[in-house]
Amino acid sequence: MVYRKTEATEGRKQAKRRLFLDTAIKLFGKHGYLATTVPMIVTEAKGSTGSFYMYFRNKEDVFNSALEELGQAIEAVLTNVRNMQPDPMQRIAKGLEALFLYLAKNPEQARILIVESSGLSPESLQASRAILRKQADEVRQFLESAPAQFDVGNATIAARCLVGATYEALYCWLEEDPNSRMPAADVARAVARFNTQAIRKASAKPNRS
Amino acid sequence: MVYRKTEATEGRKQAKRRLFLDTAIKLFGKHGYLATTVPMIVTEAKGSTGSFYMYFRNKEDVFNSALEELGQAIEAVLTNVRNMQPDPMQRIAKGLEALFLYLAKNPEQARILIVESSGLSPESLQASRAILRKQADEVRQFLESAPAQFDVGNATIAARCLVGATYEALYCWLEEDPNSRMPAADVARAVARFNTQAIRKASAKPNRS
Amino acid sequence: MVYRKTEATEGRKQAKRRLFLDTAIKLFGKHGYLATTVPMIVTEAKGSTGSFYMYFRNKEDVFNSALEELGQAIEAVLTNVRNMQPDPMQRIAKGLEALFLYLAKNPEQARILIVESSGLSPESLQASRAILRKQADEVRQFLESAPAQFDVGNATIAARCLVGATYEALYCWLEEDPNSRMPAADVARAVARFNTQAIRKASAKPNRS
Amino acid sequence: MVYRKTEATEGRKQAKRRLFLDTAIKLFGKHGYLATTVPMIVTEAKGSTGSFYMYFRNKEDVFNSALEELGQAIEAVLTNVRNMQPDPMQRIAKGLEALFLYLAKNPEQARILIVESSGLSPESLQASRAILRKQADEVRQFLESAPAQFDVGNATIAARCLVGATYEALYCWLEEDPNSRMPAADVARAVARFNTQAIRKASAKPNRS
DNA sequence: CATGAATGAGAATTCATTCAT
DNA sequence: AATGAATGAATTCTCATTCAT
Repeated sequence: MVYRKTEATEGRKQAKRRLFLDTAIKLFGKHGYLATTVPMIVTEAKGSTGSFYMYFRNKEDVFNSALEELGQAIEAVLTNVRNMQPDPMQRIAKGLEALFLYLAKNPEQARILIVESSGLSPESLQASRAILRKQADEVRQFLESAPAQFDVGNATIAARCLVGATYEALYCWLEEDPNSRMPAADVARAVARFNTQAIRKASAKPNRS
Repeated sequence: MVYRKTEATEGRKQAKRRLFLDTAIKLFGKHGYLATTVPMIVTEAKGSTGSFYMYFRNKEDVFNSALEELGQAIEAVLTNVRNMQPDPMQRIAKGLEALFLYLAKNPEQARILIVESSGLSPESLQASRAILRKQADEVRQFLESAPAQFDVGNATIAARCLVGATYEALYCWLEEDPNSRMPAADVARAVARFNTQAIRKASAKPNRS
Repeated sequence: MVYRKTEATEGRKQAKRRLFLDTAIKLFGKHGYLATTVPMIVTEAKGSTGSFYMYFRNKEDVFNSALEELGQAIEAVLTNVRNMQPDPMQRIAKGLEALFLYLAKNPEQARILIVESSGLSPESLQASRAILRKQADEVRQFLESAPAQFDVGNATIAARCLVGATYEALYCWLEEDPNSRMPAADVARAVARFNTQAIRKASAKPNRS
Repeated sequence: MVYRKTEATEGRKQAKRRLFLDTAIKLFGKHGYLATTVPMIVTEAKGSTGSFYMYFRNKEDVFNSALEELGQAIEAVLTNVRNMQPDPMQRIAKGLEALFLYLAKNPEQARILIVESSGLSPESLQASRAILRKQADEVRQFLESAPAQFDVGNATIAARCLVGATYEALYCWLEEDPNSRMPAADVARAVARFNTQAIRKASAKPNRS
């Protein structure tokens, strides 16, 4: 009982790690990778330098951890939508809408993808871009898999446009005053509508919203 | 002889300033603001630190100068299109297309807007975002000014989507291998098509390209 | 049952201390004092930091313990030879030979004396040098005690030379590939021969080996 | 005249470099590589951190510079003796004597070779040991080149002993109080005598000193 | 007693900016 | 004006030691 590694200890350890990670995510999202310093993270999380380096190998390690977590979360969101929407057009529209909503609810993680990347090692930079690229790639595959349903000249570029439109709308919304801006759900719907129109066939019935 | 000498000196001065500025733009675009160091700029431009600080108050000053220049250039591009396209839809489509082409031709400047801005003072950061915001704002005003022509639920958000789609397509294109990627003009057209479809009325005739 | 438990505990305690000490000796010998960290010792010995500080006041304390042990061991080796060799010349030759062999068999301890000592407090530094100095001093006393037997100009310096020659030969041998280097005994004999010649009277019969 | 790179400037630069280097040599010799910190060097040399890194790539770079200089100096000393002493025995004796005297006059540099090595990168470590090894190697070659002149069982080991004897005598002498210790020349002669006897043929006439 | 998380001082190194020449 | 050496604050990271559990 005296020196057994208790679950309590383990739990506290994980809690500390989470605290550092969340703080880091917040700061990375706010200031970018380079402008966020370890002392900043440590101070904000009310920890110590040494403690920080117990949980992460180095500054880049926290960033990678945040990235990994985010990648998985987005993956989960999209998988979820994919399984529930049989209609191709709905699938894309709802997918990007769900993505928007998820990131709107986790603005700090979202900002990590949006704000910046420079200063990272090539590997982390790739990991960061890969998350966005993967989304665009899935959209592209989807557009190409059902060409009869969509009216896009170049699926690759259309996919990038879809993703870009979504993220820019998100970014602008995040910049707005949380007290006076539109509800996230409304923005998400408007974005979905924009995207849907952009790829629907001209003969398709106009979106009703 | 005195004033001639002064003229020549003045000319050389400006040339030097330009050299520093161009070098800085290149490096800022490549590495981001923080990862670009004054020594880097100075070395690349074959100048000296002291010289650099003769032309610019500090590091942020060069960045602001680059930003200002870029803002004006984009302004000019868009004004030009505006004056030449009477048709509302064409005006927007051609405007974003022209913007895409201009930035594709000046990738280093483009990257300044895209890559990163963190580490800047809040003012410069605003200036950076302001350039994109201004574009979105003009698009929005335009969409709102001719509501009969367009089918957008929310003009503000649609405007942001248009801009976002354009920039993301640009960014991805810039990342690609210059030797094997599509010609800029083709991408610009595809992006314009995407954007046009997104805001056209359902009854509108499909784009022919 | 109570005292038995205590005994066992005591035994385990000492075993743990030994383990830490041996590990520390190995690492100090390999990397030097400063480059060996407490975490390194603790990890290698599969113990914990707290445990380490139960047995040693601090890092320097382990080093001192190692030094003390080594001093005693060398003392024992030399005393042993001294008692067995009546002939003065043989006594010195065999003494250094035995020393060489002992250290060759305990290379990790040997390296502590040779490799490094910097970073230690002045006291420990002195303790380290004292071991070598003591050996030189004994040799000197011996040379001086039987001046008729030896041909040395200055006993103090000759003593230092004897010790230095022995240790350098040892160091070089330790650096060599254990698989292909000469047997320790052969080197020890060669060193002894060198030293013997250096102090023998010119008329003395040449060493036969 | 205004901004020409003058020799005065260049001279001052070199002087500053020298100052840093000499200070570093002194401190490395006194405390060893790891225990000498850049702040220590900088403070002692009344310079600034940034200034230090103008002249040296990093801490190891100063050490390497010191090592290189020392290696060349020793080389010069030995070459000089080699050219002046035709007699084999004299050549070795005088060589080590000159080496002793040179190092005795440059005790700080000498200590760099003696005191320590740990913490260095493998390359620097090799460079450091190489200086000593080279001396031993030259001695060895020499002993082997004139086997009729010398009475050594194993030239390699004898060479190491010669070098070790010399350095240990030097080290001890350096540790002594500069005000009361023997003159360097006397010690050098005593060491030379020791070494000479160790390798002379038994029939050789005893050294007269 | 044992454990290992936590602390924070201190090391190496970089870089924006100034200033003597 | 031009130069580039000098400065020192700031950054990343390590490690001896302590202390709550």
